[in-house]
Amino acid sequence: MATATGDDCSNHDTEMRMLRGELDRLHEENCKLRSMLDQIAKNYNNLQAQLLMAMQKQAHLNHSEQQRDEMTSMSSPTKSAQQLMDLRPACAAIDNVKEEEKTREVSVSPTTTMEVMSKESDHIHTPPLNGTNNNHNIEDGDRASQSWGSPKSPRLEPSKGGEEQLADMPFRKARVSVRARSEAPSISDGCQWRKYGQKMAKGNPCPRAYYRCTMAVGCPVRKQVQRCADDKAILITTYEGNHNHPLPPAATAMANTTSAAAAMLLSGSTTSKETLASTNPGYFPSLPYPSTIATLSASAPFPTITLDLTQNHNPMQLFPRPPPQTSATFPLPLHGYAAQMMGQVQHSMKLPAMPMLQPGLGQRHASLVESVSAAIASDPNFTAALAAALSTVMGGAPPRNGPDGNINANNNNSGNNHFLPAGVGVLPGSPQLPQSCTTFSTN
DNA sequence: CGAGTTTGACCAGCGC
DNA sequence: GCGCTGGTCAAACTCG
Repeated sequence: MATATGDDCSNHDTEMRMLRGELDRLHEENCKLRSMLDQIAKNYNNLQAQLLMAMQKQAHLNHSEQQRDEMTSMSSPTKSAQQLMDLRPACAAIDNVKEEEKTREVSVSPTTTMEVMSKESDHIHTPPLNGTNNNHNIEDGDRASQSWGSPKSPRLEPSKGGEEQLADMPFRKARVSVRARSEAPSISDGCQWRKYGQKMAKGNPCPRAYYRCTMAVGCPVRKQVQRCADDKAILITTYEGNHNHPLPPAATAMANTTSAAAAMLLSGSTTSKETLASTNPGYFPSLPYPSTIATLSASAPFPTITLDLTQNHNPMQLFPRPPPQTSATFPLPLHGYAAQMMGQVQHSMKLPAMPMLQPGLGQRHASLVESVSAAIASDPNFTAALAAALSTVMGGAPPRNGPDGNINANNNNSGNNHFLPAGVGVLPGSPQLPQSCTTFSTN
């Protein structure tokens, strides 16, 4: 009996020792991760400050230029037109473009990818901010391709193998849906699509077409195209999946925006329902037009963000039409979309309106991403979600908020963050964060 | 002939 | 359990 008790004691001792060792190891790991997080926080703060400064500077510049233009517009029509280009979002341009809009057939073809974030803590680092398409295909292991996020998506393509069979968090998948007026049956967005099915959907006389990205073998991105039942001139395109290949430049801008939107959507779906519109009233000036473009819906089984480009105040109308020689493919001025997207959300949160800063065409991509990024970054819900996600990744470690209460992260998605350049982290710990990329082009 | 489309069949989830 | 529905497959077909 006594020996048995002694054996039990020694067993307990060894067990305790092992557990303690394990605890130490975990503690050490936790410290490492914490330091990494601190570093990320620093980077994020720096980048956010830079972004804020740049935006304020730009806003100030635009404002002063606009005032100057008002004083001199009578004598300098040429310059006025030029400024119209520079100040693309200016409301003054609305009327011009509206007329054009009536006769123009806007073929909108977004390409959206939703990225599933890796849950591995190894991926919580600051990835290179090259902002290229290469970021699409870094994480092969956790790509979301579960057939439109539907809970039922048992069959995966053979080429995908097991790498995409992570359906452990079905509710975390997001779609980006785009409504746009288009007579074209199909859309061109810089990506190549192959139709693999068509079905009659309930409640809609128009069939729904299923497309798969064929730009790369095994690319999991899919899209559904369907005409609106109410207005057949409206084409509804829904995207899901993540491109595992570089995207053409034309497909990047919208990609960035909708990626951010989708990220926002997911973060919002996991956080409170606070309204953020007044969070940073000075930070984000109000929009020159109502915010009814984008809606978020977290209705089951997956959250969906809808960009409604069919509204009269379509931001496209705010901008002069691009010159014909460049109209083959161009990214939409998504400042407006992003702003509206942030402005109106059906679901749970509102983001501050975006500044309508529109530098030159060449800078459009960057600035639009910045705008979306800024909105997301300024969103406490987003940061809360980020914190929660981080804590999840850290194995339950409490989220370490920055001095301002925001969790700070800087592109922690290990290479998939092509859409969130500076300062705006993708939910690093969010196991399935959508990375979307949408491009628009005229046909 | 290869690539893309069409279309009916199949499968799985969900609600009743 | 059964029917409905959405999503996918794959053979047949079309087109350049």
